Amino acid sequence: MAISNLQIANIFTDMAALLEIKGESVFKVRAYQRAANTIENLEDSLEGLVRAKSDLKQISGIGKAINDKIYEYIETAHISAYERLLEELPEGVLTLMTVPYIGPKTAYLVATQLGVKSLEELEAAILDNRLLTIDGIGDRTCQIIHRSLLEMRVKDQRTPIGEALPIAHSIIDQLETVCDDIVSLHIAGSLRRWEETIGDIDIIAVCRDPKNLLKVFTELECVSEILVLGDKKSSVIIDSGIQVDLRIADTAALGAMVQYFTGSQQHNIRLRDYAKAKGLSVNEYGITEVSTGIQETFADETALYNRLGLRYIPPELRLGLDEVEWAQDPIECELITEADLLGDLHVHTDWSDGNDSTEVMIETASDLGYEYIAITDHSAGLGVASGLSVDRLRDRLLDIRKLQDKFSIKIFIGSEVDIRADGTLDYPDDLLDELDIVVASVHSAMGQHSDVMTQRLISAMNHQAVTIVGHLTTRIIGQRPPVQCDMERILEEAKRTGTALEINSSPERLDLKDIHARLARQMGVPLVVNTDSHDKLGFLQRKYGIAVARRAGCLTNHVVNTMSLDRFTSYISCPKPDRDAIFVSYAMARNN
DNA sequence: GCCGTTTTCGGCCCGACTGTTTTCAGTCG
Repeated sequence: MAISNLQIANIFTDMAALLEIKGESVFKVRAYQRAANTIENLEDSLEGLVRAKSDLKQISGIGKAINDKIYEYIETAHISAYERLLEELPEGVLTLMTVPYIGPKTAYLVATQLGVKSLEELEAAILDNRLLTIDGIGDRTCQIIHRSLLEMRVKDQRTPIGEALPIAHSIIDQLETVCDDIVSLHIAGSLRRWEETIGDIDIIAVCRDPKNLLKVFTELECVSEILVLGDKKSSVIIDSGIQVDLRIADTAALGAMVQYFTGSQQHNIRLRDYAKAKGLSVNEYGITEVSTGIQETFADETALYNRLGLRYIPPELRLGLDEVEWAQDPIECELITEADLLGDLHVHTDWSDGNDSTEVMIETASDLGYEYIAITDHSAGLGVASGLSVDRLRDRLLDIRKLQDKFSIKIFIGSEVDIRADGTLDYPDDLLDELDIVVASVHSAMGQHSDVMTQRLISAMNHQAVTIVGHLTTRIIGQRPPVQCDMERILEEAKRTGTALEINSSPERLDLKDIHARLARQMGVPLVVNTDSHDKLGFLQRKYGIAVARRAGCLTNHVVNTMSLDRFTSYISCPKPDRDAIFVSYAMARNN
């Protein structure tokens, strides 16, 4: 069984917690946390690196000790130091620490003094008041822990971005309605970094009457519980179970506040570390020259980063990895934006499982300023989605060709063709040849063994007619796990065959995910940002796909559907695999 | 445990809020 980077990252996260409970140096704890963060965001598989006998110490944040532990785990499936820690410390401490407001100290006391090992036992201890016997825990803390525990049962800890973003905008609208003194409101935190799931919603406010705003915030109708109400911040839980934090900032110092609360925490640690080496200290109010104690404030983030000798770092890249080094390079490079997209190559209509007519979908794409669109209804095999039979698709070709006369936007005729369990496609070759665009996707037999699934996807990519592989891992965030496959081999094969890979913008999919898209970009694999729209509102979801591309570090030239119509037409007209040369020359031209 | 424009040793981001308190530890981000 393959060992994933996430498994290893989770062990180091646990080790950090255990070391913290044990009372080890906070710096040692932080070293393990940092290593876990790095590993979680690493594109290459550690298992592959170890099998190739690579020196992991080349990776920033991994030194000799952690290098050796990774080797030990991949070679023996154990880390003895980790197992010793687990034996040394009372059973259940890690479980207890998963409850908000139970940190290492509390977890240790509860486990040792009360013998609590599970969340069920914790609840029992709360209900019969034994928790109150722990030093430092009073009525209020006990209540908050109890609520957190109940909350954990009904809800995953993190909320998909597609749910969180509309909620954040709704809260901002409500605040602007009920409070006249607001100067501006800003989304920060993981939401601004466009993480695929969100821990809590962070909002920063500039307001003429902060005290009143914080009070009004806690009194919004959607607020179900007030966690914190201070002079500078307030935290509440809203009815959907999400925590929302509101922070107050001054206009003149807004840049530092937004920077700080956008995070990530690891990014801020790296940034402050970097600043410190220059004799500067960064906090959420500004930058202080350590030698003089004089603080400068910044109205916007760009000024703050520039003061440190860095380019502006887009929030999507603030992962606590190598972005600070990246920003020292003086050459500006703009990440891709929504406005760069000139076409959408994966769109459904009411001919299959879409809700809007072909005309409406084309009109909407045209209104967005696109130069081209591909209509790609499902193939026959997908019965549940009213996939088109061979005959219906042939009718469809005639139908769409007629429509072209009514629109100036170029309409490509395509299909989202099922990749069958054996890797063959769901339409005969002669019909596929008639299509301009083929998005090949897996919709069935998702539980196949990794080797079988990898071969299945590779077979599809080797088909001359396949333009794009759609939502490659088929995951639904929080609901359906990704298929098992050898991502590196698939990316190599995509490059070799001249097959583009989709970043599916649907917020429940976001597939490819950011780290795979980043690896694809690094390997020179052509990427496409599609919405997979099933109605006209679906096009608006492109912002989520663009966010994934940005998190992957994509510039315009890494994404095929930013090509002009002429160039794109020559791209798809060119037979595979020679087509890749057109993509490469596009990438080079844009880079210059 | 990691790391080096001050360093192979001695540093390591920084602040808000709360509870149970009388000056601060714990937790969070």
